[in-house]
Amino acid sequence: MKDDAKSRKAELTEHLKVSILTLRLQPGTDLDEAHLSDAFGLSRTPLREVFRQLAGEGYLDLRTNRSARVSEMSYTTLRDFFLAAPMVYGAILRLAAQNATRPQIDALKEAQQAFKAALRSGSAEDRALANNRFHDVTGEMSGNVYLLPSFNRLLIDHARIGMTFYRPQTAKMTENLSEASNQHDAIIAAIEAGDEAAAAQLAEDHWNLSRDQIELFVMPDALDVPMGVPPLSKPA
Amino acid sequence: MKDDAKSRKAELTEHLKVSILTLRLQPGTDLDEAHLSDAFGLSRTPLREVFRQLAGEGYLDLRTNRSARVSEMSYTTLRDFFLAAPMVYGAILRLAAQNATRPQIDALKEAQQAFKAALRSGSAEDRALANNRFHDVTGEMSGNVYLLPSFNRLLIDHARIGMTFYRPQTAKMTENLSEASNQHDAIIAAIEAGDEAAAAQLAEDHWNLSRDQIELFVMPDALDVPMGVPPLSKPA
DNA sequence: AAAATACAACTTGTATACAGAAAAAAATCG
DNA sequence: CGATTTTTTTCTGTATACAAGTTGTATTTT
Repeated sequence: MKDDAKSRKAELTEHLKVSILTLRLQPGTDLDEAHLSDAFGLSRTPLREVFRQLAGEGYLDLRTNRSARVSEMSYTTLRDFFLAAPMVYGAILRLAAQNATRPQIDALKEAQQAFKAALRSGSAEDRALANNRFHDVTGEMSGNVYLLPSFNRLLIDHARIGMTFYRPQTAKMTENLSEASNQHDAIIAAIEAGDEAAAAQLAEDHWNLSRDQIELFVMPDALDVPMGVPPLSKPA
Repeated sequence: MKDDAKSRKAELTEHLKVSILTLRLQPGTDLDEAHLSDAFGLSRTPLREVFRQLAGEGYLDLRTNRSARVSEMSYTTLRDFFLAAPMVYGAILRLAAQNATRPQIDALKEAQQAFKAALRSGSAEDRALANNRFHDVTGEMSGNVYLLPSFNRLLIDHARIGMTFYRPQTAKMTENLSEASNQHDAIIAAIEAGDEAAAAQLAEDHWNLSRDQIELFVMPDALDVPMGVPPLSKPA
């Protein structure tokens, strides 16, 4: 095969995405161009193009004359996440119910099968990735080029946040994951029926479940007062 | 000055953005790497990096082994635009009212001054760019990394759609533009007061005005039935 | 001994040269 | 004369070499 370079580029892209989503590459990690180009048999030129692409999608941050860095996740961005996610998720699922095609629905069912398998016998990474894949397909279904950039950006950090609570294995957590799986099934049904109201409601439910999990694990009480902050800072 | 290359890169980026926003480069236009790298004194390597960046932001489409192309605007994307814009604009202005800083408010006032000046004595391009700049600042104010990608994507096509109705000079259109300017002033006031409810309401009003304009000029009646389409296509 | 500066090693950014693919043009065949 | 295949040309993608910038270290100076 002579599309070596092209496939290696795709491999690199996929490798970086997965590594970032699963926190194997933690937020803030510096990426070494020389090392990566060596490891993937690519010269630095195409590698840097991949960097730019991933930066555009929100996986990486680029700083001039400094190494590329896995995008950070601060408490500020977490707050932004909580504000944006419910709205965008709702809109995406509503549109998915409107526009989904047969092959897309099949793809969604496949993704859900993989998710269930990961719940039974997979690692935390497997679960996060399978869940990410499921929601990624709903994004494709919506097909709205204006919403997708934000949706995909949200999915990145949702996977990363999720990794922190896919890890600890308490009984309640397993229960919640099984509930999430049930919601996925309901989402599929709503989309297949073209029932956008149901899809929107399920998006809210699914988000609330996820939100509860996140609050339990990564948020002590810092964001319990999210709305009453002073609106603007006056210097001097 | 020895940051020649860096500044030329920024110049090229800005040139392409402006050209695309003002429709001087029309949707679907092919970009010639050799010509552009020649014109801006850059080699193809940094030029292609700029292409990738702009593609990530939604200005360009990249196809492998084919020239970069100014992103298309079909009637499909127009429909998506109408679905996404009101929601995202509302959220952005609401957040802007919450989070705007003093310097940002000053920047917004400056942008509004420039917009007014463009209304008085500027070209259609000047108006579209000034309006784009105004809303761009509101995006900065919101500071939400998850909403900004979609918001900025919307602003691109909003400017391009706007160019089509900033051109014809009817009396009613001038009136509407002046109304838009008034709304800008009200938006500034709401943001400065930190009144997020007012900001959200103004976003809706401002959008409705813009929507009326757009419908008048570019939409005959194709999108008057936006919600009742068949939800999914079943082959065979 | 601490701080500052100069130097060296390394990393990022750009240019050029080359390889491969698509498009255009020319030639051959029906 | 038209259609199709082959050749040529043009443009995209990649690699390598080089320039510029950054960081760490060592030496010098106070």
